Amino acid sequence: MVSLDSITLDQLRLFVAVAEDGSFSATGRRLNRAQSAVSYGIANLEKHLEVTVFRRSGRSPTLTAEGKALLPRAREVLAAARGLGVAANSFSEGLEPEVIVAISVLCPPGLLVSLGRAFQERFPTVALRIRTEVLDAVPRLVLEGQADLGISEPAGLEDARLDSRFLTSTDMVPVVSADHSLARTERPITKQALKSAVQIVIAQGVQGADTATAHVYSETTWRVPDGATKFALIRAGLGWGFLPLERVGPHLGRGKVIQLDLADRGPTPLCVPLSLVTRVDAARGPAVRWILQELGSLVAGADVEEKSG
Amino acid sequence: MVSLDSITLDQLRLFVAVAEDGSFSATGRRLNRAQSAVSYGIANLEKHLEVTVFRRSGRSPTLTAEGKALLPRAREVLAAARGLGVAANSFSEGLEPEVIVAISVLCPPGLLVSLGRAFQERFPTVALRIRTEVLDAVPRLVLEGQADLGISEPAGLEDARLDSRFLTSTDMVPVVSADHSLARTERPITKQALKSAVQIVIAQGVQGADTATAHVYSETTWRVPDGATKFALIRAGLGWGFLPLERVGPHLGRGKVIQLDLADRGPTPLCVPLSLVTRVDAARGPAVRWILQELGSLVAGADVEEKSG
DNA sequence: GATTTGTCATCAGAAAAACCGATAAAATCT
DNA sequence: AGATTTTATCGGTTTTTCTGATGACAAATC
Repeated sequence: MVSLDSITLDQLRLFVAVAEDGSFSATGRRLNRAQSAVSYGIANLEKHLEVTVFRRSGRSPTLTAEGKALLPRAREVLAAARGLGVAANSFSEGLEPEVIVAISVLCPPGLLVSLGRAFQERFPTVALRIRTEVLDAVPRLVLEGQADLGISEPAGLEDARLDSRFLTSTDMVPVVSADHSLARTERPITKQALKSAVQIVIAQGVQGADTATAHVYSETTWRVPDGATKFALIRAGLGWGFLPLERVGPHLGRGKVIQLDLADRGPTPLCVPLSLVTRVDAARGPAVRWILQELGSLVAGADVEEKSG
Repeated sequence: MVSLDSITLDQLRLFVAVAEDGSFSATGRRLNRAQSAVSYGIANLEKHLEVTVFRRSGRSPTLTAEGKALLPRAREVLAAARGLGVAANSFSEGLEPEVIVAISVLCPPGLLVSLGRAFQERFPTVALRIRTEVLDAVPRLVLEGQADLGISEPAGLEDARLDSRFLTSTDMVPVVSADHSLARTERPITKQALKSAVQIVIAQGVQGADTATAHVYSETTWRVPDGATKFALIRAGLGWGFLPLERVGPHLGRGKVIQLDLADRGPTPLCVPLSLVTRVDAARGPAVRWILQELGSLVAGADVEEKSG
């Protein structure tokens, strides 16, 4: 039985080096080792593998059929080891192994896509974890150190240990399905009319009670965990709710979903500012610093586009 | 800089083992090594990687964020090494690293597909090389040891060092494009009429002159390297030639390609027997033995299917 | 055909490493 | 608080690896 446990990365490196050089001595010279060391290493590899990988008849060693078949596998092992080394090296230089970003459910997904794409290219070894949260849950996670940075609604940003700066804003519009009774009532819709309707609200937390909510007008609320579910329920005519304009925009024109015209309220749609929030005292690694900078320029770029387009 | 060259497969094994056990001592016990050896190994890994992978505060070591990120990469390296070990083990037990099969161009491709599929599943580490050859080139390759076994036409099987047994047979039919002048001449077509036409013949070898040919009736022949080219030329109306019935069968009914009715010849279509040929004195590894057996049963199965269907 | 050159295997000794057992400090459990 | 378990560390031993020298062998050169 092949004793896989005794083979060494160094032996595999020797193996591919000799296969490339076609000579034990040449490899020894190249790697600054005695020829006997190379010979010894290859012999050990062959002993543990129980396979002769080089044919020694003749001046220079040539790969046997087995060696030829084993060579790409050895390269594979070394490539994996190299990957490990690259990651370890970047970590040793202070790069974070993981960045956790807490984002508000209101955050436009397009921004995340652009960010994620650029991030993956720039930091291939860093895992990016994105948590979507509601309201003040985002600053709380940042405060507790459970997230490295957040994209947050205004709620909960007052803490002195938090550093926040305006990033962008989303328009939230109240919508219902065209089948819903609210769609047939006269406009503008009063608070009274809303009270008896079912409002779909995003709320996380196990019981739903522990999460704060804002802009709740109806007495009966259904709490769903994410925006996709909320949209689905609203589209199915089970209730009304606020949704990002970016999300419902394409659907508004088609007649299936319509925008509500609320009375007793300020401007419609509701414009919610989103801020980039970090802890003032947190040690920021390169990846977090890069994200902070990149998010700024991404939004600036989008603004320019909007203005020029 | 991380000294990737000094890390060891054994250290990586230790790393994942400790990560799984959650304890240096437990890993030591499991792997029959002193606890100090495990501690030493992990310390060395961390030294070379320049990354702390375990947090030692507390009773049992826990993975750091870096360790958590590095763990799957370590597993990847070990998996690749295991793959190498499995391949080496099979080779050390006599399995061939590569099997070369020389097949006649007349060999039905369906047979190869079935064989290849089963072979890949049974011998995932064995490379299969298939060479298609004409006439007596197949037995010659087997004789010269350049192929482990062959599927050959009758030509060249007379050598005493070759062992051949009947496998199956293909029907070869003479065909031309419907646009070709031969398609418009009266049937049956005489040898005289064929003489002036262009016959498409498969012939390998650099000059074409060194390859033997059989069933050549025309004075002008075009030599092409493979069946696909031959079929393409015939379909384009550039000449006539023999093609396996299996290949042209579906095309015969559509009117684009028609079968020739040759006079002065035996039965049409021409039935060519294909034999399995090996060297009597060659050392047959497990993979070759398996192919020999499998080919027999594949053909038997096909026969049964034909008879029952 | 003899010589030269270059290559690999092997050996002894030296150097490095890995390992064990014991011990001490620290954390957890009872 | 005491018992237990766990990890880090140290000295000594064993194992592995490396070097440099030597001899055998093949290819190239004369």
